[in-house]
Formats: sequence, structure tokens, C-alpha cells
Amino acid sequence: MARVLTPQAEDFPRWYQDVLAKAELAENGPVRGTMVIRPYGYSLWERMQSEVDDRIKGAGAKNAYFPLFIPESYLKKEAQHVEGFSPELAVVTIGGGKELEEPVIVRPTSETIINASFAKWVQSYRDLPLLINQWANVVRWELRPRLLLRTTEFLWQEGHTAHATEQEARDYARQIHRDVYEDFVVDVLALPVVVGRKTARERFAGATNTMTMELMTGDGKALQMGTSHELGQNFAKAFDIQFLSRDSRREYAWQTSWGSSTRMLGGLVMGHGDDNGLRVPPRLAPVQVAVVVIKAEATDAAVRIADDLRAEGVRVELDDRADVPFGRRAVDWELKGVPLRVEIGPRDLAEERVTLVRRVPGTKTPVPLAGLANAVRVALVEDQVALLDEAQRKRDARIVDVKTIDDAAEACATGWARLPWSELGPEGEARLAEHSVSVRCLTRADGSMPDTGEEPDVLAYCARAY
RNA sequence: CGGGACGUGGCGCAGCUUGGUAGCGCACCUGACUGGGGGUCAGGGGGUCGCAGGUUCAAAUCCUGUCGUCCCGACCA
Repeated sequence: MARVLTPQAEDFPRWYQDVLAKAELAENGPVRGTMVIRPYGYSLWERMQSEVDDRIKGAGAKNAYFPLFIPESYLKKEAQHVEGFSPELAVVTIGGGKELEEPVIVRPTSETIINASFAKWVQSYRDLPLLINQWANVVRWELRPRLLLRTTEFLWQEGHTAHATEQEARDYARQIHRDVYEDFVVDVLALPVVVGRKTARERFAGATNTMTMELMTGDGKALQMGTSHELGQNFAKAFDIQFLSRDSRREYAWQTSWGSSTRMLGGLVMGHGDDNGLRVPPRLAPVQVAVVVIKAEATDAAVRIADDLRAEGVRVELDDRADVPFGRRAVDWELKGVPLRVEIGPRDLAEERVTLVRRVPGTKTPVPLAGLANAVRVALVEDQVALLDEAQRKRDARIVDVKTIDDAAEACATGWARLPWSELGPEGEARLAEHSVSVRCLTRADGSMPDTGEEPDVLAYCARAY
């Protein structure tokens, strides 16, 4: 078979687009930077939503919905926030055929509109903590869109919370980052992310602290997979979110916000794709096993096998398209990254077996019918682990420890650089920016999250970013 | 906004230098044979060559203008 995809560093974006198209995940929309998510891509997103939503609820937050349109004046209430977002806003000036008295913004994020509600909802310490999450689409008119990685419109989840104390807000932001984001990305997506703290330069507009997860892409760049912010009292003061404390004093709430988006779908492709298309980790896969009928006469047997696997709790799709050549169908499932294929044809039937094809190790072995359920169960577990291990090995091999800024800039041509933050500092960070290299995050030497930006001995991960 | 390319069936492209009535691959439709990794054969549909003006007997091709898109840089979940 001809090799159709080649993820070489120099044409990685091109390869990425090919995977998206050939695996039927997504394509560009008619307006620059917008996207069409195809049904298969959306089924992956639905699985992500479901897994993330479970974890969010596990952290005690509840889902709600707020308006798409935000009055322009709301954005302006928090000075850093408006400064950070104003270049990329989509503004509506006409409604119902008439010029609007006040333009409305299509939400780029919902801190302002949600906090306007919070101001009404929060009166007493008994109303806290207030833990809200929203699944929504948002619009940011970016200068350089890239399908799924940075689109003008994207789907995401954004959490917004208010707490009585700074410590409680800080703890909650960390809890979300660890128990929702890191847990999901590592355990379900099988993507090895570096978790750390943003420098002041890279912080979210309006936040006092931003925590991030950074993924290394196939071309050695960095992709931010999700962020959690401590907002301090910045928005509480701007929107007047005050409550009466236990000792009857008026206090401003302490807040957090946190988000993860359809970019994770792009990250999945970037992190696990290979020359033959996408590879989907079994825990995420909407289709874990494709049961492929080779010739029509095997259809009845295939239906039974599919039903048996479903009864075992496996997500199965039957492919009985006898009018499409077998080779075409095999390649289709491979491009889509479905973890396992169970192929069944006359030869298998004659010997009471099936052929089990595994996407991750690329093996193809005959399995007796009686042992299929077990073989599937084992393969799904092993291949989940194998994907994470492989991605981690590749990543670690391209992280270079350096001493100087020049060495860091050079290392970032092909991978990531790691050096003590004390060697770099804000000045070094600015110099790296001239090479299009940014400090992705700061971690302690043991990989854990620093408590403050001023801790000594923290390490800086530097890379070119998407 | 600075630098560089490109606009030709649904997608990807050739043709332009040297004007002569538009072609290839993929996809699509019909039929047959097939089927254990993008299969074969035969037949078929679809484009006023981004737009406007000019030169010419004749323009996808030459000239002028215009619109749009993409890539590299600053921004970013």
C-alpha cells in the first residue's frame, strides 16, 4: 500500500490537515477560521465532553447556560481583561435592521456575563462556594487560525467559581486542574502533558495565576491543552460580587475560571497520529471495535459477534458494507484510528475463528471465536497503556536541558528546552520571544506545581507554540 | 500591518514562455467482473479558466486594474 501521510516536521501542518480530512474528522468552514466538525469527529468530541463533564460534576460544579451576546460595556469593566481580548472580538452593531445603541460582543469567554449574574446570586457566605460550568461555543477572531487548534469559533467548557477565601479558590483551581484536566488528558486521552504554572507574561488576561497543561506535538512544538486560572478579586471588584461573611463584614469573593476546548481533538491528532492516520486511545474511542464483514456470506456470524461484544460492554460498530471493496474499508477504519478490527470472512468461518487487527501495535492475528471477548478486553487495556508510553518516550527524547538562552532558542528549533527559571527571568523570556520561543510553563524540579511565581529552583519549559 | 506565492469541473493540478475553440488524477454516476489492505474493465455526467476592462480575426494564455485566498512573522483555548 502506498504511504499516504508523512508527519515530517517540515510538512506537519499539511499532514495534520490530511489526517483531519481523510479520517473524516473536520474541515474548514466558509468563513476564514471556522470549522465543520464531521460526525465522526463529533463523536470523539462527545466522548471527551462526557468524560470531562463527569469529572467536573465530581468536583461539585453544576452546569448552566449564559447568553452568547455580551454588552460591550461588560467587557470593559475589567481593565486587563478587555485589553487582552479586544483585538480578537467579533462585534455586532446592527440588530433587527437597526443600529444598536450599544454594540454587543459575541462571547470570547464568559467571565463578564457570568459574573454579572454572580453579583446577583451571591449575597451571603452561605451562597459560597458557587461552582458553575458552561458548555458553549465562543468566538475569537484570531489572526492565524488553524483547524481545531485555533479556530475563530470553537466549542468548549468554561468553569466559573466564587469562593469565600483566597485559599479556597486557589485549592479549587488546583483540584480542577489535577482531577479534571490532567486526569482526563493522561488517563483517557493517553497524552503525556507537562503540567505547570504560567509566567506573568503568559497569564490569562485578568488572572492572578494561570496553570496549564502543555502537549508536545509531532513537530516538536507545544500545544496548550487546558488552563485553570485564579482570578483573585479582580472580577469580583469589577462586577461587585460581595457577600456578608460569618462575622457580618462585606467582602469581595475570590474566583477561579478554567476551560478546555475542541483543541483537545486537535491535540489527539497531533499527539497520537502516525503515517496511517489517527490512533484513538481505547478509553476515548466511540468505536472501540469495528467488526468487518469481508464477504456478505459472513454477515450473520458478524452480527452475532458484534452483539456478543456489545453485551461485554464494548463499543462496537458493524461494517457490513459488502459493496465497498474490503481494502478500502480496512483503510477507512485505520485512518479513523479505531483501536481494534475484527475481520470475519469465509476462511475464518470455516475454522471457527476471526482475525483481530490492532491499530496501535499494528498486529494481525487469528483468534478462536471462544477467546475473542477476552482477547479484545486485553488488547483494549494494553493499547491504551502503549499509546501513553510511546508518546511519553518520544516527548522525553526531545526535551533538552540547557544552560543558556541561546542554547534554549536552538533546542526549540526541533523540540523543547528546559532550564532553570533563574537563568532566564522576564528579560530572558523577552529575548526568547524574538526567536518565536515562549516559556510554556514553570514546574518544580520534581515536576510538581509551584505554589507561587517566586519559588526558587523552578524549571522553565520553553518551546515554539501553536 | 511587513515579506512571499497562488486563483482553471467537488478536491488536487497541468496548459500560459511561443494566443487557435480546455485537459489529467482523484471523487461522482451506470454496468459487469470481483472481494483476506485504497481492485479491474467498459461507458458516462460535470468547467463562460476569480472579476472587470483592453489588445487581436481569435485570449485560460498578452496588457491594465480589481477582488479573493494561502504561506512566513507579531496575537492565541
